Amino acid sequence: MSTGGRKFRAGSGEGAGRAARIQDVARLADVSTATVSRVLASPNVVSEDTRARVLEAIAKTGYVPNPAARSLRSQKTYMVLVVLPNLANTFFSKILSGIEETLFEAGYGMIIGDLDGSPEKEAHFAAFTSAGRVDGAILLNGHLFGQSRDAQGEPAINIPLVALCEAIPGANIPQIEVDNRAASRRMTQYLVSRGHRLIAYLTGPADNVLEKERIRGYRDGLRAEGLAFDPELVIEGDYTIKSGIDAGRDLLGRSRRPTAVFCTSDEMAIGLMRTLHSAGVRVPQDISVAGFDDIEFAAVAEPALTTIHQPRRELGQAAATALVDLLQGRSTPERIRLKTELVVRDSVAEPVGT
Amino acid sequence: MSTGGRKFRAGSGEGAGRAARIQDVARLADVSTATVSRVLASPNVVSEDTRARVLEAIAKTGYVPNPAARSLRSQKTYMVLVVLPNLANTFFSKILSGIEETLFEAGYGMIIGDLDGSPEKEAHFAAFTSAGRVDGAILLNGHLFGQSRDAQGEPAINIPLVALCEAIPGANIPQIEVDNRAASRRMTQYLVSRGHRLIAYLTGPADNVLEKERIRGYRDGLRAEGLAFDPELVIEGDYTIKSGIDAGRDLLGRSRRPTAVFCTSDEMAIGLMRTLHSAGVRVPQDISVAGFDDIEFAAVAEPALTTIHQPRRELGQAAATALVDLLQGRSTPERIRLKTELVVRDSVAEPVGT
DNA sequence: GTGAAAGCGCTAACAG
DNA sequence: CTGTTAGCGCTTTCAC
Repeated sequence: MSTGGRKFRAGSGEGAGRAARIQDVARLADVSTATVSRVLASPNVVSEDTRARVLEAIAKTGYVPNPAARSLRSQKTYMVLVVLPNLANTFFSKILSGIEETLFEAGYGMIIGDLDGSPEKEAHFAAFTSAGRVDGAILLNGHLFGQSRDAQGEPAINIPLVALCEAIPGANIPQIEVDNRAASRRMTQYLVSRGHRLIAYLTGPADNVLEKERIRGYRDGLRAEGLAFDPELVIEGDYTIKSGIDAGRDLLGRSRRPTAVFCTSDEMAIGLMRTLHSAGVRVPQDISVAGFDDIEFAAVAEPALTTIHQPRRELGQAAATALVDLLQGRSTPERIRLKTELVVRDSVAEPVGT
Repeated sequence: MSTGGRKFRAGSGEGAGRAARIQDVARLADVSTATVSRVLASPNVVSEDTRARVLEAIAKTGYVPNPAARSLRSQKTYMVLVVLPNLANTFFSKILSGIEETLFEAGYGMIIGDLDGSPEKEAHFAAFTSAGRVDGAILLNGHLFGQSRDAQGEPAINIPLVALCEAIPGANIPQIEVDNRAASRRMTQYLVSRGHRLIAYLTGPADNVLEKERIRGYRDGLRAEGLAFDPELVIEGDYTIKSGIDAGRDLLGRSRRPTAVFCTSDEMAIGLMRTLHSAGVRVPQDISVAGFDDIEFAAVAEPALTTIHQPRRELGQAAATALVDLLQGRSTPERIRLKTELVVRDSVAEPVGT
């Protein structure tokens, strides 16, 4: 079946079988198309009663400007591209929601580009962007498109860009993030304050920029508390539940078992706890577990997860606001840091024998 | 700071300070603009060596067609709008990922419209759609835009539409969904087969179309097993973790407590289990809990959740495929039903005293 | 304060 | 197989 056969009819049921154009409005209001355009773009420059007449005609015809024509003429699309590494990751949904909300208010639409680990898709979105299909982009993926640069060493993309969550090293664009290093240090020190001395650290993907900040914070915390950094205690993960499960197995196989594990995502922490429980190891009685992000499920995990709260919606909003400022010729800070919060729940306790 | 001041340079570093247009390519290849256009749209209609010359010129200039111009002329945008009730809901992320993937392969971009309970936003996206900014739309929100209809009773939107997950009553558009009723019935009967007689049912939002199917399935299952439907055992929720928590409190306050609770979302089931545990009620020893959806966290919940698996990525893919078929003039089935799976894990057991 | 006119960059008839 | 021509619907000088 096809739904393509319907006749188009203007919104309020008047007019013939096609969308109203600026001409139709102009004719009805007895003005030129230029005036109609003005009423929409800069109402104050049109006399009051002309404006009223035009507005009435617009309502009557159900006129909606054709965006392609407008865009062709004005070289603006009122669209923003949001590039992210993995749409399926639940961590992003609230951030996206914050972005969408803010963009919407500013009159911009949001196009999503899911990289999904495919260089081909990345190239596509780079082309997409340089083809002028969007006015700006928010990058959550930690690097610039294809890093293609022209002879002058300037990126070929010449629209405003904003980096969100993952800083882009060497890129001269505004960055919105949380202080990963400080947050990570804070959690590490909290763990020590609860009596832990052997604290394992479950990382995100090795090449991840923000991960480097976090592990630095972990080392900061250790050092501040007079503890040595032990590479043996660092387990590599990738933020997913599955890598938490795997890390649990790794841990269970060890003879010298840490008393606490600091996971840099809640997903990993939850997966880890699961493996531990299945093996009869209790959290937090036998081993403490801490997370990072404070996703919705952290509070209802069993036990409720002690973690670092990231203001995800606010991060999205801040990035969108920064981009809109840029798009409208305003300036925006080079770096915006949002505050994290240590959320103490039940997954961390004193180690046995303390 | 502003990043707007960069000069634009064509991809490969050649040419002056502006993007190449079709004219530039035509001149360089010594053909007309029409031929360049043909090389891009229907290469086989152009002679081999002209094509080669044009392709070379395209590469040399770094030409990328201007989408606004193309769109204005051809009345196509190669964009699809995806409307959903709540972007922040993690249930949607994998579906979106499936949609994006399929759309991308077909050469379409994905614009996200998050309704977020706002009628104003809904109106916006309706206008957006009728303004021709997208070629088609996938609706996950269970109803048509603003249900504005013109004099003839036809919807004002005349582009292909596809309904995903939530059927749209009375709408004559293809529908992609799972068999909610059968799945719900199956779970109910499974619960009965494990010895349960008093099975509570935790619903989604009351006005939700798909919810009506599910509760029907629950009643089917009860009836098939010779059990009476008891409205007292129906608790109203809204798919969120929070409503699961609330339902738990409700249940704890009851004197006649059911031995099992069938929740129509995993989020609610997880929230519910949390409340139960906090009150010292064990799952599944004291009460069994079943979910719906099989989100990632279901498998690592404590206890691991028995639930109905929905093929979320496949749902997204199927909807996108159906829409693309429509957009390209092919036909598509009126209704596509994807199979669900009963996933037995640890949250359901025999009731005590059986 | 308003109108006329010139395109924005592309595609699709229509000729040849 | 290829070129010429005429717009798609809008915004924006430039006159008045």
